[in-house]
Amino acid sequence: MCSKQLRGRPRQTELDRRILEAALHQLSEGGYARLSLENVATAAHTTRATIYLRYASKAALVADAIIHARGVGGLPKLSGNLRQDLVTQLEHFRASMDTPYSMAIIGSALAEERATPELLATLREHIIRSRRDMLHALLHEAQIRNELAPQVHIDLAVSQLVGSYYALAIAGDPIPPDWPELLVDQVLSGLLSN
Amino acid sequence: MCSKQLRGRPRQTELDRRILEAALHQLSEGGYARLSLENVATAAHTTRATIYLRYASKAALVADAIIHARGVGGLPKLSGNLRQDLVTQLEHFRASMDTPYSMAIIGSALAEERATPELLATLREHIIRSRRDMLHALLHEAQIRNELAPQVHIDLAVSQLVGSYYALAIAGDPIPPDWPELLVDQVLSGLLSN
Amino acid sequence: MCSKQLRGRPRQTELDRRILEAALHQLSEGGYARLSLENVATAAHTTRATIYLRYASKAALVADAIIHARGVGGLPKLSGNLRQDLVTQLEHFRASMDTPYSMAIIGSALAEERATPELLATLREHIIRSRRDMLHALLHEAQIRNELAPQVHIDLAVSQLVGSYYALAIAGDPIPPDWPELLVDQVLSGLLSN
Amino acid sequence: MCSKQLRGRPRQTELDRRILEAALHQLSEGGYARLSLENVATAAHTTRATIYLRYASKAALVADAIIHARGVGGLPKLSGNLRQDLVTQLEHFRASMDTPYSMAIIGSALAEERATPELLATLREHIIRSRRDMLHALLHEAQIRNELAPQVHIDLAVSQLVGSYYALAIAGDPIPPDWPELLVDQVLSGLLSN
DNA sequence: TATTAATCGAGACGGTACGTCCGGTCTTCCA
DNA sequence: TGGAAGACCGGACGTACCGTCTCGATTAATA
Repeated sequence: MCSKQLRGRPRQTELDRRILEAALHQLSEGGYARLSLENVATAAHTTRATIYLRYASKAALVADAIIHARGVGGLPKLSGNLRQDLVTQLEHFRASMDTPYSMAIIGSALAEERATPELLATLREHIIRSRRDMLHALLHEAQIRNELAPQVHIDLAVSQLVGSYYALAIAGDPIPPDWPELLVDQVLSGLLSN
Repeated sequence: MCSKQLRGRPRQTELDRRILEAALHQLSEGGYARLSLENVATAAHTTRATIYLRYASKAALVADAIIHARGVGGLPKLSGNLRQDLVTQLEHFRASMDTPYSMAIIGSALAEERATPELLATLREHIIRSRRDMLHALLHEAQIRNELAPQVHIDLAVSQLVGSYYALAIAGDPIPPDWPELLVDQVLSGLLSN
Repeated sequence: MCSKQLRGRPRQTELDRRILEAALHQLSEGGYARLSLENVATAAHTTRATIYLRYASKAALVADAIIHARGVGGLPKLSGNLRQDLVTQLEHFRASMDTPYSMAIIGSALAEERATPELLATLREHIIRSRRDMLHALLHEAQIRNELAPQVHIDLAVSQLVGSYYALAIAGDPIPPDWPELLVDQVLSGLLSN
Repeated sequence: MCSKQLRGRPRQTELDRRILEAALHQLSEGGYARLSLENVATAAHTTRATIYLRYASKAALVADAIIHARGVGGLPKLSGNLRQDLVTQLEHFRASMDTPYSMAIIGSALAEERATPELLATLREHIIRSRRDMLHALLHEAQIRNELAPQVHIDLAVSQLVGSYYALAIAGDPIPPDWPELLVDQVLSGLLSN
């Protein structure tokens, strides 16, 4: 049991931290493509070879850096009120996306999908899906409580909510301060008059 | 006016075409990062230096290739019926996004935003905005006709429609065949029961 | 007869001059290798293509430029006195070699011998041989007049005189102001005591 | 002291050798200008980048290759007899210059003097000066022994001996098989009758 | 006078090479 | 064994030339 890594010199956990931090910083400055292991290593006061002791590839490092970045923020508390909880979730989502490199990282993952699918996979598994599942659960429970129409396609509803941010960001449109409230109202009520 | 390019040997327009085609093909195979000018040049039966006569950088080439790619498809006809026209637009949008490299290209543009903002700018100007404006116009006219509630935030509505695709694609969820119809119904009607 | 170049627009002889001048200037700045037709063309307010109307290659241009450069200086008068005439010749030789690019040009010709033998051939034919022949004639006549020992190898004697300059220049040694006199005396008298 | 190169993976000395050998071979085939790092790298079974780890530029590589080339040949033994030792030295000099690329390399160094003075400096320091100093010493000792006239300018005498080769080579004249003997006799005895 | 043949400017084009940068792997010593 | 240092291979980038080419505009002699 726990046979791994008992012999030899133990890893410096502080070095782990420095590497991830340096990677995140580089990521925020120029995205995945501009991030170079050389620069990360220099910034972390170590060498490329040492990074490769920890990560199999640039993509793996970045993936771990992303997980590390999100590990900090806890999830918001829920109230039981659908509208309120949706707004809270979207506010949280928005806060995590408004960091300078979020869209760049997601973009890198999409761009590198063929070459290094791990990046996108990691992102989905640790970041995107958890948010989606949270919203999904909120809506699912509301549907059970009959607050939502029975024919509502919940996955699609989630994509409306989250996707709105993506669409605005991709188009370069400003995202209004009260975006969560506006969006939740509009998604719930629909566009049609009456 | 049109003072440019009257002197000197004229460009071989067929070479323009070959370069752009090769670039698009490379783009579809491995995304922006994997695209190399060397390979593009070889595939276009020319040399890197000749490509640099046309484009100042890899990013500029790719940006132009993207414009070129979309130039082919015409826009769909409209019927005047809101639901029908929204579905038609989304079907068209979906068709253009389901090409193998679309999300990768958008991702590359997002990833490279700091390093080479032209790429994202070009994409927005020529691809993303035109679609957004079309949907915006559709909804705006419907609002004037009182088909939509007066308080509807049209930009946000557009982001719900288009963003749904982005969100599903980013999450890796399959996009159902009747996505346009399902989505339009749900966006127009809202999620709430009654 | 004189069938060449009667029809069509005549060449601008002033352009010939500008090209050669520009070539010589570039040659003096950085030698053959650093001389680029692009820069020569620009400096002569013309284009590479126009230069190629006159010269088949970079080497041919440079060869002509060299001939042009030497065309200016006339040959020195002779007095009939061997020692005096040798000194005069060497002074003239030295003056023509002390221009900043002379050794560089000869070096270029040697360096490029395999690739473009015309350069070295032209140099030999127009510059080097004429000087050699002049010295050869001087010594030959002196030998007939019995001023020189009958067993003297005249070609070798010429090589001692001219070669002294080359050897000093190649070694980077300073060439003394009275080099011609010192050398002629030493070559004529020999090194041995008595 | 010797603080250099104790850490890190040591250089493959055999690769050093392969690179220098490839460079010398390329040099002999086409001179400095035709030598390309790409071809050197290929011939040495390595890459340009690896060559640049060792040498800052093409010129630096070639300079080192030249030093390496001469390192092989030892210097000839001396007898104490002036005429004999001069002949021996010149035979050795001639042998080293009759390799196919010697004049081309010296020519390249002269041609590149402005652009890359290291090349000529290296050549002088390692090749040319050592020969010159050897001859200088020979003549100097002879002068002390009163074999040479006291007014003899020794540097000039060396330049007569060595320069003769340069002059013949530059003029394209054939160098007679008994050039060392002929030249030494003529330099020592002078040209004048009696 | 209209034609013809060349020059000239401008710039495209295929090549070849340069020097730099980076990713991943490796080899060596030191702790 | 971990870690620092750095060599090594492979591949791409952007730049600089070379020599050729294709245009259009110009400039004389000629038919």
